[in-house]
Amino acid sequence: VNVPGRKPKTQRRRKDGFLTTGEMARLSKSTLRTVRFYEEQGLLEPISRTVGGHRLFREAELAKLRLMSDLRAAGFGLEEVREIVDLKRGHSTGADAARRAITELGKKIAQMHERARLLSRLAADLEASRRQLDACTRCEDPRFPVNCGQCHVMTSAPLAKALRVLWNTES
Amino acid sequence: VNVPGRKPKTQRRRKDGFLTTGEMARLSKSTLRTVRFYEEQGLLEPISRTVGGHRLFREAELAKLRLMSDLRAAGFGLEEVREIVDLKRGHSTGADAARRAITELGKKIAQMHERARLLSRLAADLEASRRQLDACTRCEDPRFPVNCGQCHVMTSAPLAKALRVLWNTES
DNA sequence: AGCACCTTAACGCTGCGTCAACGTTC
DNA sequence: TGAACGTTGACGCAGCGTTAAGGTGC
Repeated sequence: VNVPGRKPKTQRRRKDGFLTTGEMARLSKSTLRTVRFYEEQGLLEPISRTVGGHRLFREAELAKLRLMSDLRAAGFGLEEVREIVDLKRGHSTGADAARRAITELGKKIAQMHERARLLSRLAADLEASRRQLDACTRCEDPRFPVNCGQCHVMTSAPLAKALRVLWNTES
Repeated sequence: VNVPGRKPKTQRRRKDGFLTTGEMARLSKSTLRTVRFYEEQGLLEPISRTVGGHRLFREAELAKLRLMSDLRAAGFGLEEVREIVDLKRGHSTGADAARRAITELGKKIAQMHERARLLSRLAADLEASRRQLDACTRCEDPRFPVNCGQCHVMTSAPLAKALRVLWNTES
């Protein structure tokens, strides 16, 4: 029996080794809703159900869910995720499948690099903005915020692009 | 008069220097719908309208829209975007505003670095998967796809995590 | 005059979040 | 037995995409 008021330190695993919906959610940092939704969409499949109707998943499905969550977080839509996890399907030979998968993965990887470049460029610009804002922590001009555009901080040469938007305005 | 069948090489700019909705969209790589939606949400504001009702924006609004588009592409929701572009507002002194902006920007930048790390880890794993799949382009095993899990390619030590999901399955 | 461009209004879609009401597990 | 956990609907929401029907700019 569970002792109330005392949480189990180790997650109790089922004796059959299968995972419940909640375990899938926790171990993949997603949610019950997402697991069920992905099943609805045919992206996950429980190996069976308990007599009471609870879903039971194999470990392989957890790995799949983790990959899919990462792909979603990386900015791919569910259809693209589906294409990726289905890459092996629909080919008669392994060599064919591998060749197709290699080219498709190449495209996705390229998209990720593009996104990473955008991200780091933006991050760099925001960091520059942040640094340049340091001068403003000593601002004593009572005409704030309307006159920031005339202030020497905002007019001295290479102003970060974001800062122009964030600070160099009348309002 | 415009000569039909011949597109203008240089974008015609209005004599007053203002930008139409379409120009805003094109120059920010977004869409008409997005510009209008952002106006509805109070994120953009046309300086005026033509007598016929067409919106006219200043260049500063274009810069703002570009920043907002980048922030959206970087994974921030519209509310977070709004917080960022409104950082200057609601403070009585410039020094106050700058200090708050510095700490808030710090948080956003940290989130971006986190996302970038996730992205590059996933990209690296997909690249490893892609490389390891090269061996499979020479696969001649007729038991594909059901027996990939027993193949030496999939059992030889450090298999990329994604590849385990993509290939190491029965179906 | 004619064509590219713009307008509002309205509905559609994705990817879940969030109840409610109720059943299961151990 | 009771606390934790799971089930199926059903509706809600963000952030636009996408027509439709029509007016504007030059």
